Amino acid sequence: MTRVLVVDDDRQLLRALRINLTARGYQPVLAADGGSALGEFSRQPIDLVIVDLGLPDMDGVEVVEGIRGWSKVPVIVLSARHLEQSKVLALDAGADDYVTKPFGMDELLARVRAALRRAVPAPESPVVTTPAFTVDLGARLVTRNGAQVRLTPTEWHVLEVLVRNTGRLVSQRQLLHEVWGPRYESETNYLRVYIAQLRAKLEPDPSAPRHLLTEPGMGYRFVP
Amino acid sequence: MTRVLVVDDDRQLLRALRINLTARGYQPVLAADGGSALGEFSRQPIDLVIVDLGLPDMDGVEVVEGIRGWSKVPVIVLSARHLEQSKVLALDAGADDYVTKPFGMDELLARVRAALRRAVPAPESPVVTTPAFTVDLGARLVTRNGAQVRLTPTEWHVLEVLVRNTGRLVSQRQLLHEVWGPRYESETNYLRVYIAQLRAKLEPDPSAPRHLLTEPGMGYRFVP
DNA sequence: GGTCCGCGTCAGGAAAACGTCAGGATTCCG
DNA sequence: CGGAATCCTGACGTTTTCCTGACGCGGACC
Repeated sequence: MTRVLVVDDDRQLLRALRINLTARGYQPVLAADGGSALGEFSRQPIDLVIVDLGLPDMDGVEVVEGIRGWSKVPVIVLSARHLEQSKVLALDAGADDYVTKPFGMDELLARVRAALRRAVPAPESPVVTTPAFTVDLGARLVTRNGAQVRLTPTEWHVLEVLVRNTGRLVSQRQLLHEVWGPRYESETNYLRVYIAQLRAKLEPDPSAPRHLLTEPGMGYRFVP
Repeated sequence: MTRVLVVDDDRQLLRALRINLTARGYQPVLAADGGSALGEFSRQPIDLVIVDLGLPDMDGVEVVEGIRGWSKVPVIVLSARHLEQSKVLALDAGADDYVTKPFGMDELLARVRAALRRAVPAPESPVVTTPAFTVDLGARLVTRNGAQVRLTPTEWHVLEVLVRNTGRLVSQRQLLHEVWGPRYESETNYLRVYIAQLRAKLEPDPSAPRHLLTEPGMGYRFVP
């Protein structure tokens, strides 16, 4: 089912969107502030985000930037402001669409449909297959020998970065930045631990990896 | 250059868009009605379409449908109408975005950037090919006979500097500066060792190099 | 013909990077 | 409040890489 994350501090609007989204077959995930929104987003796969620019703890643009940092999920921005500048900022931050309050529910739902329709072909091949295992980037699912493999959030995050750069070398710094944050530069022991765990769960022979390769001194590389 | 097809019957608006798009580095292609728009679209490759819903010869939604029939190019719809229903129709017809007149040029350009960013997900990395091997600078990948060649960080660094200066002579000093640092001037034995290792891994006949050439007394040169 | 200089080759030890493991801290959830 | 899952951290042995010196070869020059 398509999961839609709705971020707004207006309880009444949240309730209205929950009802309408549920009626159209979506699964709404609700958050009242930016912090819990980013938490929900990292916790479960989200297919689309609707975010209000006016939030109690942070600006909605920051939420957009926080999401765009590691995902290409479509984002629709809501705002009561009529200032054109805020539209530009939000769109340049990575938002896909912009709706000014007050808006009609039909229009918002149409924009939701449009955004989801665009998003489907966007990941050109959301499923990456190797002889040993399969990674479904959209569903955040890894299967091996037909059985689902259970990954922790950090393990998945590391694997996701590598798979999104299939065949390309990913430097330790890039991995640390994308998974742990920009303040991490030299904690390469983190990588060693999690790469080892991924190999233990995915590689046929973890001591002789065939898909999660180490390039000593440079980084790691995923090859199908 | 990115080609943007603009379809509108308002000469003044067409002129404004032509100027602004040109200023931002796009190549505008102008059409005043739906028929000539579809003609231009079939005549040359178009990267993005901006179409007004109010056209003299046909409805803009028909233009969108006509384009969507055989292309996935991003489409932004313009309209002076405030009717919500028309937005729904246009978006469901396949439009990617919708802007209501009057609009600010900054907002429209921001939406253009957003649409193009969505449409171009995979920037290709520069690849240099020789009869013996290929170097993918973006992926940090070297292939020979279809198999990946493993390079150490220093080997890769030396090769990268040479390949980025394909055909040009790179002095020993420049190589030492770029790979080992500005304090290295005369340690040419480093170069001899690593050039030899690169030849052993890449050249068909390492004793008679064809791509990593020595210029005695000067430096080294890479030729495809 | 002899000498000198630059280049290619090889091998071995020092240093850095990596894989592995286990224990403790933290968070999450009932 | 307790248990489980996850994350972080440090230590140790192993692998890889880097530097270094020695030697041979060939051309330039005297």
